[in-house]
Amino acid sequence: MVTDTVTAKPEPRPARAGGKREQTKIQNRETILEAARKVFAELGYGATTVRDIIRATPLASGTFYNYFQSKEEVYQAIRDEVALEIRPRLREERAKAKSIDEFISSTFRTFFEFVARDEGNFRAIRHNADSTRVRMDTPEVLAGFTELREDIEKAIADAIFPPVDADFLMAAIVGVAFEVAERMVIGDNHNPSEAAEFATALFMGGVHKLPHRKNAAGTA
Amino acid sequence: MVTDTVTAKPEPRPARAGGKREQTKIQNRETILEAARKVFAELGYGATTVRDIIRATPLASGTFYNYFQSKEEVYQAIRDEVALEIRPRLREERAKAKSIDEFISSTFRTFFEFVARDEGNFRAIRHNADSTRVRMDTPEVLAGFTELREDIEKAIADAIFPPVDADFLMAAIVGVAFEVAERMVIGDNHNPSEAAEFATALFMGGVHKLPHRKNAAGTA
DNA sequence: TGCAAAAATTGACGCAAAGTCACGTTCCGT
DNA sequence: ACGGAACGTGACTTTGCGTCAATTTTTGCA
Repeated sequence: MVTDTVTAKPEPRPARAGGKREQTKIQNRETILEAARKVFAELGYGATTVRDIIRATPLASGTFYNYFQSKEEVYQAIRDEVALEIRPRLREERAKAKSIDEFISSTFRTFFEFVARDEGNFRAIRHNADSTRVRMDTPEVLAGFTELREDIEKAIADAIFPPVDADFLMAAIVGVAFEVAERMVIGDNHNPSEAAEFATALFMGGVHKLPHRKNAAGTA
Repeated sequence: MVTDTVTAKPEPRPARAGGKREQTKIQNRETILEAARKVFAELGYGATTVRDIIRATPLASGTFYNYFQSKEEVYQAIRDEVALEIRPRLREERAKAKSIDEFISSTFRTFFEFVARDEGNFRAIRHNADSTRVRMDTPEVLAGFTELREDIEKAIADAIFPPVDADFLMAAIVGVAFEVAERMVIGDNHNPSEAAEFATALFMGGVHKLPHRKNAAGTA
């Protein structure tokens, strides 16, 4: 490891707690994030440039780089905000679970309710210029996946779950959660309860246990 | 709709079937795609530039734009090749299905076997500089999703499936397929049969029917 | 309060890659 | 074999990125 005293960067003294410096720093960061959300939603992630973001801001271009390295990092920050809010809730719910059913249903219910509430953000982020669909999972999101796998492993150790492949099960839950959430938001069915019931039924008993459609009229 | 005769673009006459023109066009396109595959694998998708791609080619920079609009479009073309190859196979398998079990298991088996065989491509495309995970679904891939939903609806009409929400079921299958495929490729378990058995068991009977681990030694 | 140092902002600048286009070359139909 | 159309070429223009010296704002301290 290189701990060169000469080359080491100055490491700015931490701003005083309630000071003006700290104040504007928080303010500016939020200004940039807000502008980014707006511009991403308008132009789509791929098409927006760092310049587009700062243009939607009273700040100068150089200032942007005091806060983020690139538009990717801004995107990450936006996603991370969401991930960091939902992860503790999910862990808490799963920790309380005394059975498989509780474990699965609380996970899906919490997730879908959160997505439904956060729908604006969700849509803004998803929007893309061409018809290509993009999903980016930041390290914070991926950490959430790992937490799920850990919880599954703990549940197996506690004999709440049978000894299945925790990695695959985690992947299956994540896959269903994200894809079904997308259908919920995109489609005309914005009901998180229905989504949660569907996903839970699938994991609890497979296709045969899925809820039947109210009106059997097929789209085809 | 604007059908301006003056402004309308020339619409080049289609090259003769076996002619030299057509020949080199196909050739050049493939040269670019091949170079792109190599460079994406080397530098990662995010880091490669259009120039990097043509530099790995005897062609001039201007020529690139005769074939593709951007590196995104090259990426799409690569993905589309895969999608266009696997989609008919999946349809065929599902069309033969006489029961839910056949429908589900053939879908997963075909998909995972394809991914395992195509693993090099899969990894190359996935390779990314930062630790962010990206998944891009091109229109051709999305069309594959729609085909799955159509097949599900047909199966419901034929009373092979109960009248469940076809949109959600499609989403669930897609989600499990992609996420589990990723674990299969990334992890140390490159066995498509195991992945297919896991996913099929989940959809046929839920968590309780999942195969148990061979060696019960947990990772945690 | 006044002052010097530290921190942060600013926008112009240098650079790298994107995308265009006038020109030359190759191919095609007659 | 000739004329025109399609294609390839690479220099050129444009666009956006990231930096940095100069400037402004804030802070700590006497």
